[in-house]
Amino acid sequence: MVLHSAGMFASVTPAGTPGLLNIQHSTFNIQNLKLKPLSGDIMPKEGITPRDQDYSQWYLDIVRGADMADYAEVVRGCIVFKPTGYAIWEAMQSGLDQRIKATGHVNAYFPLLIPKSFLMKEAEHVEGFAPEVAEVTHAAGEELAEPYVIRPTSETIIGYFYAKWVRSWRDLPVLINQWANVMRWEMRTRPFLRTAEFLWQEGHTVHATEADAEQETLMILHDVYGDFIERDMAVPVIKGVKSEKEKFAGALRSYALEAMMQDGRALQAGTSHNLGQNFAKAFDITYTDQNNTVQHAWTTSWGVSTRLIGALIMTHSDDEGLVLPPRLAPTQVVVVPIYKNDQERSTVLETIERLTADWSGRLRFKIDDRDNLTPGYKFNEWELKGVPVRIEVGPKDVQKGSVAMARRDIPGKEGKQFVPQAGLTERITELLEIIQQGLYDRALRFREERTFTVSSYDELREAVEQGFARCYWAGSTADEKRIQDELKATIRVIPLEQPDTAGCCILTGQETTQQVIFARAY
RNA sequence: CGGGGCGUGGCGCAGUCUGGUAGCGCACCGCGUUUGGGACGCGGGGGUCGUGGGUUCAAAUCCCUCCGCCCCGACCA
Repeated sequence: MVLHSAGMFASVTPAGTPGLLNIQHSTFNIQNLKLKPLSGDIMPKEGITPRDQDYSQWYLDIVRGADMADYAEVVRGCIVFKPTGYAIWEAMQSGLDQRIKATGHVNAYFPLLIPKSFLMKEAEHVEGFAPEVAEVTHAAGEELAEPYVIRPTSETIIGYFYAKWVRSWRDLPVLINQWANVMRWEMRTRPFLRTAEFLWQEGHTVHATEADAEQETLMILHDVYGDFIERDMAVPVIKGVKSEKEKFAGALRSYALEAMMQDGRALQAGTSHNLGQNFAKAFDITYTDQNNTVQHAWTTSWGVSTRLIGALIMTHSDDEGLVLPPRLAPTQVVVVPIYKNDQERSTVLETIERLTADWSGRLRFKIDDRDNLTPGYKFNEWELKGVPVRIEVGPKDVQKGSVAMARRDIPGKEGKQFVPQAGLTERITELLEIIQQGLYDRALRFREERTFTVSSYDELREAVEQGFARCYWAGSTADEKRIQDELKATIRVIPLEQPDTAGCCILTGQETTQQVIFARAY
């Protein structure tokens, strides 16, 4: 798929011709086909492949259609974050940064380049990351004595400095976060979900005891990530522990938040790792305790990335385009004026001026007064871009003291109503809250409908075709690998919430109290 | 790394089989009419056909080389 401008018909499905799909590479000429309205007022979006036809293509169409990103083309596997996409990341950064600081952390910044030897110091870590690092071998025309790697993550270089900075128990804990870019030379990339270079935050902390490190890891999981993703992104998550097979390379234990996408696959939305003393030992991060004994410290690391943008798209959006939750939407309300002549134009714009007078600081809004486009065109464009609420003001509204108010989460006539101009600001504010909550509820309902408790291998096989499978598990890493080979599903998470009763492992039949979630993952 | 596809104005494509004046739609520019769910008319501008080599009177088209990008799979946030 090549990104193309929004006006194109390339992979569109003409209404009522389901047989002629995926025309992108076919010679069938659809350029002269006029799209017909489906029912009443909603048209199939040009250039958006319906979800049930090709979910993966739909995702790429949304990214392009909403103008969030462009392929970097000249740099393999990278994307350009266009202003619309970057604005969403900025909103995410703001929500996360607030929470990170509210829980006692501070921001700092470490180098992009890491001496290659650093990566080699922690055995599991090397094995995990070596295959996907990019190296810098030359600079200023000279070959370097020791190559650098472009950070795939910063545990090693930060560990080096922490070893220098930490001397006493009084220096602990160290609670630092970094906003940065990292690079992992992945085989297969997709905009936001997996790109060779991505943006993220990575927290790196040092503690005196195992209990302190564990508490930090869990606090990030709940109070920072869980709170942000569920409240601001309106994406419900299952929190839990990663299996041995899925944990971070070099961690003692990894916690994760898993979300379900609209095709039933799991997406890891964030991770929080208790690194034990592994990195402290590899980098010699030690402190002298109250009894004058030198101890290895305990460290943690945790991160979320621009992948969250992918999660946001795949949780809420529909065949009409992007759907953004109001709290993260860079533009929450768009106002579209409607008029036939200059005289109407000026009265309509005056009305809009008056209506929006008290919006600054309360609502993030845009007035779309472009003169060369029809209202219908604008409606479609803002729908595609996911703006939560649209206000239309025309000559009739000026007369009647009304406006048309349309909500993005319910596309078409059904979500549009005429409301009085009086009290509009409060009404919109209220509606934004309703939409925010509605998106969360809808996503949660979807996940629950697609989560199956299974007790046999056959049921497991069927369940992972649809969504999440919850089952008892006492198998080994090898067993998990076998299931991955056979069903393409892995243990996404061992939920924190576990049943009181025991049951039989789905594979070995052994009795256990541990339940896990199996799913296919992004 | 395996499988597939594609490189031709900004975007999407046709033209390649069968060599002979580079074309279409959208976008863009100008003027006019339009504007409550993707407007229309008229007039314009814009392309060393991915790279390098070869064959030929003549190459987007035939032959060889290289490069890049996208999609699907195994690996991964």
